[in-house]
Amino acid sequence: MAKKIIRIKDIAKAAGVSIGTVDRVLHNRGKVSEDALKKVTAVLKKNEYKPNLIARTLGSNKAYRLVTLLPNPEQDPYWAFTHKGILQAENEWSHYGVSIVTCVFDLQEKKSFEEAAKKVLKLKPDGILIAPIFYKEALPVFKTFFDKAIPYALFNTHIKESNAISFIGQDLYHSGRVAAELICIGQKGPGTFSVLHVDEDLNDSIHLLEKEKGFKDYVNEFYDGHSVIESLNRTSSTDFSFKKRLATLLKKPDLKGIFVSSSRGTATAASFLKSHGKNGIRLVGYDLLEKNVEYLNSGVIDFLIHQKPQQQAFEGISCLVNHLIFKKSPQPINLFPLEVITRQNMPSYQVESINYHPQGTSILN
Amino acid sequence: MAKKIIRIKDIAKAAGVSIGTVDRVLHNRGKVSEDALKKVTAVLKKNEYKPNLIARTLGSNKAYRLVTLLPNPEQDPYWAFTHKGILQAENEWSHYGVSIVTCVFDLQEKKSFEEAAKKVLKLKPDGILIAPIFYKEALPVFKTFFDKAIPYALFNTHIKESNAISFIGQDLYHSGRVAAELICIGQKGPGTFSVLHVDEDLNDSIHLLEKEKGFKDYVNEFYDGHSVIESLNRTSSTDFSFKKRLATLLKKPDLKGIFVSSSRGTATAASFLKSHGKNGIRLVGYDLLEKNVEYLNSGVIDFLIHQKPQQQAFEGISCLVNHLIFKKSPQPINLFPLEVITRQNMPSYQVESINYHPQGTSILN
DNA sequence: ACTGAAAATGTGTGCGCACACACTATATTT
DNA sequence: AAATATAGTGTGTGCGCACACATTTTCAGT
Repeated sequence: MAKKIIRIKDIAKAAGVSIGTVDRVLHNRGKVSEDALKKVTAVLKKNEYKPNLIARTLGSNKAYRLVTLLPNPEQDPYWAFTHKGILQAENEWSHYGVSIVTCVFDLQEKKSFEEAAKKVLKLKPDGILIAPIFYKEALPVFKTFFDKAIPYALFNTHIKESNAISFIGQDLYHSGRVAAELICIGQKGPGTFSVLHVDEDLNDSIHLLEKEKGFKDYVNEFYDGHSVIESLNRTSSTDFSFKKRLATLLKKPDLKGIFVSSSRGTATAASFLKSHGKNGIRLVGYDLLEKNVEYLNSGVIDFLIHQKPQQQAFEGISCLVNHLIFKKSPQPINLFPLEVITRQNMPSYQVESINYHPQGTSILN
Repeated sequence: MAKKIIRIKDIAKAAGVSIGTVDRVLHNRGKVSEDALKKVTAVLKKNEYKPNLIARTLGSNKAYRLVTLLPNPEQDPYWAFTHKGILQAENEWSHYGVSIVTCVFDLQEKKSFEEAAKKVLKLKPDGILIAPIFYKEALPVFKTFFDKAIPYALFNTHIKESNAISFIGQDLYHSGRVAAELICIGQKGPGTFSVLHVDEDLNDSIHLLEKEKGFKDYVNEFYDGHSVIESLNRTSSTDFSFKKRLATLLKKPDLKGIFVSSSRGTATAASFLKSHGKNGIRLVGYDLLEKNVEYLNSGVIDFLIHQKPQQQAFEGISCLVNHLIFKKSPQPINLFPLEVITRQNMPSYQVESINYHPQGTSILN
């Protein structure tokens, strides 16, 4: 027996009032006598009314304008995937009157972030998805959003004091730990390990330092043998000293593995390692970028940690949609699993991305 | 500018006919003059009409009865997860008038499968999700479903000649390959590898042999050193010869790793390995069952391959719902990624399962 | 040319909800 | 006592679609 679904009409009948009164109670629009209120709430409690979210959206026909404030997808394949997820989400939710405007900024330019933020505000959005890459610059932006009562969700970088409705991302500390674990598997004896940050201004990249911390902690806790951990940082593609320092590193006979802290740098590191000769040096990086997949296939890269940018972006938008349209309070922190990609399971992930079923149906109920 | 959505009404106006005529064209219910048909299809092509799936379900109020034919969840934690996913799916789709009846069978009893199949038929289901564990017994069952024109989706075990609308599962051959890869990481020299099948009648378990094949192929292709692969099979918990054979295996000094082909057997193997002493023997098994997680944490198990039973079950039901309610033809083969679980990334998966957002929103296109 | 069936087309209703609006009953003011 | 305000309540409409049903048109058979 399928328990039948309770509608407003049913509540009204049971409480001996009209639909309108029930409606007023449900949305507490006031103008209800104490007597009626009591009756309705009593029935409501007994029956666990769940509004039919589908019917709810039907009549309204409101247009929701969401705006994203993310790094330029043309600048970085990681953000290109993110953008793909945004488009997918737009397609998914367009039925509900959702449209998405994309505002982009330059990963290297704090100014462009601030300018993009201004643009966002001008668009008078109903909700915002923001990647607050630049901590200091992001704070005042949050404030203006907050003051204007525009809900915003955080993406990629978690800033606790942001007042955002939700954070969508990964646990970066544990991401580093996973990387370390993968590098350490089956290795022993004295070893040098390296963390590579490529093309990032570390001052603004707390998130990369989180990864590094996790990496170091794991090695120190678990590595079976004496270990040295070296952190290398390439500030830009024209940073020549980096090449030298890397060459020195690669010459170390006990170099066991290299961890690249970002998806972008992964292929760069791989190309260096390839030309130098792999020599059993384990390489772990991020994401299924085209180049990375090639290097994984050819054995230069050993593992990739999948950050699922596309799916994360989809989730980010869905979170806003749930909040705005379905009035569902999102979970404040939505952490994606740290998925390990190897040569052998990689194809199974690529199929997935083609048939990608975005997560998030459970807007309902 | 949000491009406005085209409704039936718009089509009708543009084609100079009534809504009813457009409706007949869309659902080709016939009774349309050639002239009208031409006009409507022309407009239809120009405007790329997408029905509003939400509105579509509103009026109908039909009840859909789905039935599952799966192994008893009380018998096996893997199938308990599956069952959880079914319940989740029911909750998710109940708004659309979907109810799910669960028919279970005994994993060890072919007869019970046949009996359960009869029960399923008696329920006059609108759709069926079936795990055709027993190949030979499943074939006639498929035939009766097919003859009665009841759509059914396959779960877990793929049978090409089943005429099912979809298969939801994993690529088992590659699953074995991934397991082998994980066992081989960082190992060299002459090595013995073992595949353990626990409590399965191999005659009926083509799927386990698929995994074994993948495992063997990988080792033969890639292992750096002479390799021997031994396959061990415990037919039941009272199979005493197994214990002996396993003891012999564990004594081999060059034993590098053990691959357990099912989630159920994983903890069993782990307990043996623990009492024997790990000695660097790598252990790979399946799924985040409670015991397995413990063994993974304590270092007895090195890797788990996550089959995501819960999510898969959800997908299975969603597939039927899409087919029945939303008239969307499902992809014939829906392969889940082969997710690698380690000690370090395991917590990130457990959070996921709590906040699980089932995949499948994309009923809306 | 006229009837009657069949073919083609159009109209109306309900799905569950939100929201505007109309209405009633009581209290307050003039 | 009549006019007016106001709290409380009920009714009606539309959202986009499916489907039943009403209506019109066509055309064969007389």
